[in-house]
Amino acid sequence: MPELPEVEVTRRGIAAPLQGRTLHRVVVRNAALRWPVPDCLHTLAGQTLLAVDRRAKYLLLRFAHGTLIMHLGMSGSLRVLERPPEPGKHDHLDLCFDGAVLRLRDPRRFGAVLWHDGPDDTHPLLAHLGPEPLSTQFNGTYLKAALIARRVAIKQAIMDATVVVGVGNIYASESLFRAGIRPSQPAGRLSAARCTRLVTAIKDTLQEALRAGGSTLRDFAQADGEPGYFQQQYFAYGRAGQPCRICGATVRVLRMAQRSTFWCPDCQH
DNA sequence: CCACGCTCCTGCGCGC
DNA sequence: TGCGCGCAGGAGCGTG
Repeated sequence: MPELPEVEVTRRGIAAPLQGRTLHRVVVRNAALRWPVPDCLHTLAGQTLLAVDRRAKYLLLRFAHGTLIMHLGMSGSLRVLERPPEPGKHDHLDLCFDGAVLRLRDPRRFGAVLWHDGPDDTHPLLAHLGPEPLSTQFNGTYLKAALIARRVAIKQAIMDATVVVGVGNIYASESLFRAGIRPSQPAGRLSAARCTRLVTAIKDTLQEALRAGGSTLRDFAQADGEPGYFQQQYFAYGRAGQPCRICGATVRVLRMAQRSTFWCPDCQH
């Protein structure tokens, strides 16, 4: 499931081979993604891909007349194919550039492909996003202020994209483990020191995943390669009933806001 | 403003 | 071996 590191790895993987190339055709095989893929994408024919940016988990493909916004949802992946094989059942969209096809595969269709022709902050999906987790704007002082008066659990708060973007369910559990903070702690009660600790943990967790993902980047150029996902040694996520890697206590799981949450009762308070 | 629960969808793992 | 069920999850959106 693409979280922010995977999306950033994807961004780099598609930017390198496609930037500067001209799009000559858009093929939509299934427009029924999270929102209908708009018909106006066909007007992209003839335009050059100027850059590929990222905001939160949205990929932003820049063209002269606007931005193609893509979200990979739960199961989306993008591949650059120089010799594209016959599309599979879940290959919903091709952006055909000269010399390579950018193909979107998304079995669960939680993803999105949209078009926007104004500044980023005028798009409803992008307008109210919090800071990027790896930016200097995301720091302990900011987080402390953002959490004041929030009575939800800290885990839910850091997964709220108006607080900080890019922290999904896996890295929420991992970051809280590293920070030694129990996921159920009320967000507004975290001390400034613990906010700073949590910010550091989030940055470390995401950066480590990013580094690990970067090593498989070259796979994007291969017709039969796996997308650039990576394995990570999780401390907490998915380890319910197993011994904590640090202290040996049994890792627990609980449901918070319909999401599995993993934590160590001895390491996290 | 804040919090919560619902929703979309398919693949997978499990029990029988 | 096969079938059917329940779960997993990002994040927008409607409701209270």
